[in-house]
Amino acid sequence: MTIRDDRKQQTRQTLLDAALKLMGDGRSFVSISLREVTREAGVVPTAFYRHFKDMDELGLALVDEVTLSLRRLLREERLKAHGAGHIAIHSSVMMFLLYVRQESRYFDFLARERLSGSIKIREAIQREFNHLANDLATDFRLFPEMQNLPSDDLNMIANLVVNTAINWCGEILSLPAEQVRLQYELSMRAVKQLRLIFVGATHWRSDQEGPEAKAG
Amino acid sequence: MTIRDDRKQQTRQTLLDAALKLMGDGRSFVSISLREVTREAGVVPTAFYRHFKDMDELGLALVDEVTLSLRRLLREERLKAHGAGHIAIHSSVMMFLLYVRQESRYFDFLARERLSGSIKIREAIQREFNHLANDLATDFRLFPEMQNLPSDDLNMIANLVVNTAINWCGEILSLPAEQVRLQYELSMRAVKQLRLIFVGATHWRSDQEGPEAKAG
DNA sequence: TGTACATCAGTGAACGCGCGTTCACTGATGTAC
DNA sequence: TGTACATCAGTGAACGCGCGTTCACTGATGTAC
Repeated sequence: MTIRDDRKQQTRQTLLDAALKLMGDGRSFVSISLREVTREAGVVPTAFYRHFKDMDELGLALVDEVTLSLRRLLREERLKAHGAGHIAIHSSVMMFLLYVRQESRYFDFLARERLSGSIKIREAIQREFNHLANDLATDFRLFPEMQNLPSDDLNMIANLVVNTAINWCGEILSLPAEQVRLQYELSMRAVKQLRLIFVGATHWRSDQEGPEAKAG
Repeated sequence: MTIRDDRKQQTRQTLLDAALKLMGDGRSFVSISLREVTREAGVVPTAFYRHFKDMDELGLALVDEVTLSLRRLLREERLKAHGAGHIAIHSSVMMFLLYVRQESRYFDFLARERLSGSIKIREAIQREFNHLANDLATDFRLFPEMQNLPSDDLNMIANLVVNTAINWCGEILSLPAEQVRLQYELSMRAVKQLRLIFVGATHWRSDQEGPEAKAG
């Protein structure tokens, strides 16, 4: 790596950071202009083209950066769970949501652009989430209550968990930073929701017709 | 209602429809310009101001229109469920997803702008979803298995159901219209997910510490 | 090691374009008598 | 009912602005000898 390459990487990173920062006030990626990014990054607009073909390419690079960081976190958690021999739902959820707030720019980006980014960006994020769900389904096999379920059902449950977690992100990030109380309540609700899903999974029989919830 | 008022309402509706149509190809609301809307609607840009202060106001009007239609659907379903004395999960989910595809512009708008619209639009949509969750929590009281749960827990479960349903919308609308097979599989998964949540709810005890899922 | 040339990240001027918004207007519709 | 004036939804020209992109450039860094 030469000095020149080094500096180029730095500028590239500055551009990525600038884009994330501009999204900080609730703006979506598509509403941010190339010139804004370069202005925030402190370079001239034309310098942008030394690093990305257009904003879409920068967006895809953001997806890469963000999901890489997410994978790292989840790998650590996975190792912890394997070591302990079980998933501590309460502490896992709390830890996850703490991390979400810490790296709020990352998760804001993922939660928001998952549905509303350009097609390429949406696909990239969806691919990543499907990947996460697959990993999770595999992890489920470690639990005696679930290991006999067909993999179809494991995937269905994993998908439910991942989507639910993304919703937590969207909700917790829309709370003002100083509303600690509300954040706490939302966290408690999240813990309960994951627990409820696990209760459901424990009692799940894939061939069942019901329950049709009956009114009294 | 005079002729003039009538025609004004028509133009207003044309503007709303035009905005929704422009979002049809996966574009987000914020990326659509006032001039595009008027062009699509067949009026001159300045005519816009006879109806809305700016695009944000048009967006809020869209939220109103879309959620009104959603409420109507859910009211019908609710009446059906009360009449039958139970919720038929399978047919409810299938019916819902069919409706989602039918009115895909509406649900696309809701699912997408829920997190990425302007702050006002996001708040309006979130308020609506909270309202739906509250209604749902009330409905839960009709079920013997759930009617003794504290309302906190009912709300927690209702929130999980509503968020899960929104995720279905996002996923099913990102599938190409001709991929009937994938749509069907996604619907089946949705039915299972709602069933799993109901299984969880049926076995839910709000004071429980567990389950901590144990690895084998 | 020192020199002479090549590379290339970042610069700065310039462009054409679509944008939101203003303004004075037109002519069909509404209202008062 | 007919007339004379008021209202106001939609028009069309004009504006200044930020945008993405092009181009020729500069000067620090890299490379070959």
